[in-house]
Amino acid sequence: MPDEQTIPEDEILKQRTDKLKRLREEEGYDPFAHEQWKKEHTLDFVRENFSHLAPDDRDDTEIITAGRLMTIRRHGKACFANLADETSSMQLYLQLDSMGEEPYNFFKKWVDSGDMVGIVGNPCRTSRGELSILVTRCVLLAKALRPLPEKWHGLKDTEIRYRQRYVDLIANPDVRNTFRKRASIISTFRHVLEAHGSIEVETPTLATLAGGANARPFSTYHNALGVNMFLRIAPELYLKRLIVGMLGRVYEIGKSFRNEGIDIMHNPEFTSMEVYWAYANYVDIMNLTEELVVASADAVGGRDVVYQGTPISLHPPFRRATMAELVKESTGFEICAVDDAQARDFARKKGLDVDGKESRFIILTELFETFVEDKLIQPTFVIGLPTEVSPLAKKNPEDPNFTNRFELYICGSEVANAFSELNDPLDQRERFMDQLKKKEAGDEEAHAFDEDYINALEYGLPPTGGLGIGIDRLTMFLTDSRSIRDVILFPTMRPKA
RNA sequence: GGGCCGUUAGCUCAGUCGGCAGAGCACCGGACUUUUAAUCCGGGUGUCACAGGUUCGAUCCCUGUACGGCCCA
Repeated sequence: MPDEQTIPEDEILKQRTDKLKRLREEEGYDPFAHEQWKKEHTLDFVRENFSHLAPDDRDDTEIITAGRLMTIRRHGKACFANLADETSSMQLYLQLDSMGEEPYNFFKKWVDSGDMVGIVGNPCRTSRGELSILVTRCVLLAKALRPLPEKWHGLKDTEIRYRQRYVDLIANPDVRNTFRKRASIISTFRHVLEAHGSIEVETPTLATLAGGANARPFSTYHNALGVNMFLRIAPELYLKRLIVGMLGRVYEIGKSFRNEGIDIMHNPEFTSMEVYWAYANYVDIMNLTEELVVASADAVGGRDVVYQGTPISLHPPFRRATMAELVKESTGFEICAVDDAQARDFARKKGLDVDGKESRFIILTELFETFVEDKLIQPTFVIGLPTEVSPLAKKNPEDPNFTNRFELYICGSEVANAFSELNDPLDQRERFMDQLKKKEAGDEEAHAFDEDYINALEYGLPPTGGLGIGIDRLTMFLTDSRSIRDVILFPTMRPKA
C-alpha cells in the first residue's frame, strides 16, 4: 500500500490528478461519488434498432447508455466523441443547443478521453452518414487519470499487454472478442456435456499427491497440518474416484499447474476440461470429443478455421489412425517387425538420441514426436498409444502392448487425451510400480504411486471412458491466436525487477 | 538451459559513422455548431531499461544484469 499520497511521476497523470482536484474544488463535483448508472441500452442495441435512420434523421426514443470516451473532437459550440461500451462503439454528437450552455461547457472543460460517462440522448444520423447519439445529457461517472494508448496504432507492447491486460482490453477490442470466444467455448462444453447427462464437480487443486499425468508439480507446505502439498497436475484420479462413487457421468473445468517452462504453447497454469463416463469406452469418447470440438467451432465462427494462415477443416469425422500406422507412414518404421535393439538402431539412424535402454514402444513414441506430431495439421485422432507411456489406460485385449487410448492433434499440437480407463486394480498397481521404477531411475515426470486410488479401484470402477481437453489450446486454434498468452487473461510473467 | 533480437516521451516509432534528444498521436493554452486519424495557431512534457568500462565527451562502442520477444533443446 502506497504511503500518504504518492506523487505521480509523469506529466499527464500529474495534470489529470490536478484537474480532478480542481473539479472537486471549483465545481463541487466528485466523479467518483457515483454508485450506479441505470444503463438501459447498449450501443449494440442502438446500432441494431436505428440503423435505418437516414442522414440528418433523428429518432425521439430516449437512449440511456454509458461507456468510455475513446476520442473527443471539439469544434467550439459542438463536439463529436467516440463512446465505447462492452458491446460496440458509437459516435456521440454533443451540441450546445441540445445540452444547454452550462452542461455543455462543463463537458468541454472537465471531460477528457478515457473518462467513463453516462449518456442520455436520441439516436440520429449525421449529414455525413454516421449513426450517432445526439446527446442531451452527459454525466461524468468516473475520471481517467492516465491517458489511453495511441488511438491509431493501439497498444502493441506485448509486455504491457500481458502485465496490464486492462489497458490491452481497453485499447484492443479484438482482445475482448478473443476472451468472449473463450467464454463461449467453455459454455458450449458445459451445454454439450450436460445434454449428455454429465454433472459438473470440483475436486482438489491442492492435495498431498499430484497424479493423473506425467509432469512436475508445484509444491507448497500446509502449516497447520505440517505436511507438504502439491498443486494438481490433472484432476483425473479424483474424477475416477467419483465414478467408483456412482456419480455416473462427471466433468470438471478448471486449472491445473505444471512446474515447467513457459513458451508459446505452455503456461504454468492452464485450463482443462476432463470428463468421465461410466459404461463408455474410448470410441464413445472419441465421438464426444468430435462433438465438443465441432460445437465449440460452431459457437465462435464455424468449422472452417484459418490458423496463422493455414486452413483447418473441423468438419467431422476427423481422421483416425494408429500411432504405429502414422510412424510407419512417415518413417517406414514397423513396430511389429522389430525387437528393442533393432528399434534403437533404427532410431539412431534417424538421428534420435538413444541411450540404449529404450523399448521399441518408447522408440515408437519418440519417432512419433519427432517425425509425425508437427505434421498433424488437420484434426487427427491418434489411436493406440503404447501401454508403457499410458499408465492409466486400459490395455487393448488384442495387443496388450498398446492401450485403448487416443490423442487429438490439431495444428501439430496435442489438444485432447482420452482412453478407456484402466479399472483393474491389480494391473493399475503394476503400472504404478513401473512408474516408480522410472522415477527411481531419475525420471522426474514419472507418475506418483497413489495407494488410495488403488483402494478406490478395489471397490470396483465400472468400464469407463475419460477425456481431457486443453481449453487454452483449443481456444488458440479457434481464435487464431499465436501464443497461449493471447488466450489467458493474466498469463504467468516474471516479476519486474 | 542455449542462440538471436528488442528496451528512446503516456502510446507507436525514428535517430545520433561518439558532440544540446526527434516525429506523429496523446497532453496543455487558444479559435471553430456536421467531425470521424477533424483542422488551424502556440507549447516538448525524457533517468535514451539498469550497472560498470573505454573516451575530453556515451543514448550510440564494450562487458555484465534485468525484463520481453522469437527460435532451438
